[in-house]
Amino acid sequence: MSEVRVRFPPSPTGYLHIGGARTAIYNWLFAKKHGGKMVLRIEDTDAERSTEESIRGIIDGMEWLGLDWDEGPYFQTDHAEEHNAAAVRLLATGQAYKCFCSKEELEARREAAVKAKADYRYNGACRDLSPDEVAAREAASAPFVIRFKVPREAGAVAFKDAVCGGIERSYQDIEDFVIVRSNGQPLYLLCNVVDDIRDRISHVIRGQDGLANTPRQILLYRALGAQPPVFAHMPLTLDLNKAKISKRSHGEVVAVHFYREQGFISWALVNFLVLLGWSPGDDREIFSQEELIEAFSLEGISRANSIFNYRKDDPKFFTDPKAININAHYLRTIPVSELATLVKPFLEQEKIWDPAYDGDKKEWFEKTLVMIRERFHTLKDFTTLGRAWFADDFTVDDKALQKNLLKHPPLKEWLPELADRLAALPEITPEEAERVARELAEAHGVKPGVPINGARAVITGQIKGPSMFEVFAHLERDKVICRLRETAKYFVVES
RNA sequence: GGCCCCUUCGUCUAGCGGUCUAGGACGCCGGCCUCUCACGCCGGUAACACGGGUUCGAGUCCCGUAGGGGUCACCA
Repeated sequence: MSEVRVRFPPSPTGYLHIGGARTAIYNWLFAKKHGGKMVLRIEDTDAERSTEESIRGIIDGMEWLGLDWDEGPYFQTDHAEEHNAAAVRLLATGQAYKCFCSKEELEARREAAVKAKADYRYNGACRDLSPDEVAAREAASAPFVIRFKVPREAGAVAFKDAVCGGIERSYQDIEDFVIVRSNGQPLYLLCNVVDDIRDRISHVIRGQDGLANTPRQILLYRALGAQPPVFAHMPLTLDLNKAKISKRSHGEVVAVHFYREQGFISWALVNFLVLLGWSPGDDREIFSQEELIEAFSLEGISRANSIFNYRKDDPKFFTDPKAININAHYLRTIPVSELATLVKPFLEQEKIWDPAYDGDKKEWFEKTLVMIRERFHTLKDFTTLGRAWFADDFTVDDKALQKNLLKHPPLKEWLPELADRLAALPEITPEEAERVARELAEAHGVKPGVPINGARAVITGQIKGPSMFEVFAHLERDKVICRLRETAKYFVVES
């Protein structure tokens, strides 16, 4: 096979969403797997809707995901002349023609057809205009569009899609489509083909919404004397109502930046997304970058649309539960030094980052992360659920407060007493802490869980967490003692 | 509506004629562990859309039906 060249061609009309990201990922994996190149091409011909901000957002998203490209970003608008030249060439070679039918006229005909429930297709009225007629209308400066001359003999465009298999579309079903607007602007169908030819794209990997365009594009390739690339149309991602996911109806949850802000590890998102419509053929689900590149193939892409399992009002899952699960998996398995770099910006944003975590306290910081990451799902959790480790302004979880503290009023005295006992130790070790805590429970005739869970509430603010004996030993000694001594403040009766 | 595509547990999927009383993962439920929770481990729940063929044999092939999706612009 000659050189593999793929492209990712977003139109800059919004942020990078997970559907686009998935397309980018598949292209990127395919390029990497075959030692090929990926081209990033910004399709900005729709000047009305294209924005700088959006371009920036897309590039940021790609970079965050770790999807690098070899060429570009190119901009479609930089090649306007080529697009025009192609149209002129098609006209000159008789493969396209000027159509003077008015927009209103065509609109009316289409509406009539819809009303009559008939199939509408351009009737080719201008297809066989004589040169004289064309000249006459041009002389009258009548506006025109340029249409592509679809073969009128019996036959069909057939191609083999790498995902969907053999696809065939008969010429009859394709109308003479417009390739240049009456204002002289070439349309997407043409621009896209011209750009892909210039960029020597060997494989077009895109969503199945592009499938219906393909026969027309193949006709253009032929007319321009170029070899069509291999097409691979991947399934679309739908929501639980089987509707296409979109910014409009789903909001932030489909935006790549949302996952970044929520504390996703970018590779975890990639890993989740790649599984949405692709399978390695075996039971593996967690992949390193190398493993994924190795395992990826177009054949593993499903033909059926997949559903992004997100329930809008589920308080437990802010996105697809599987995505969260995969993120949590990476959170507790990546090297702790790597985790530390990822957590840092979140702590900084909350203004609870201590520069010493990069210096003197580095060891303490990393051990803390290891202790608490086990039950966290996102990087953000370190600033919320794990806040008591890095700051004193944490709030005590209401359930912890009710169930583990207020339910046992004597804790008001017992926990300060525990503080005294711990303070009396020359060094707080997990073993000593356990001994002391159990002795205290025994002295008051309660189960050890009572003071221990109470201590967890006032020290970590949580109802769950690492072993308290480890916590006593690891958190700064004065914080442990101070928080236990202040237990009474939680018992203040509010009126 | 025309044309095209799709249909295995709630979700992502394995399955490419017999090894499928359908496997894995997430979710959910139960158990072990335990100071709590999580992790881990063990167990459970739950699917071949429907109807006809072909075949000794069909989740796997063919045809219909139903459902879903895509596309039918002087948008990209």
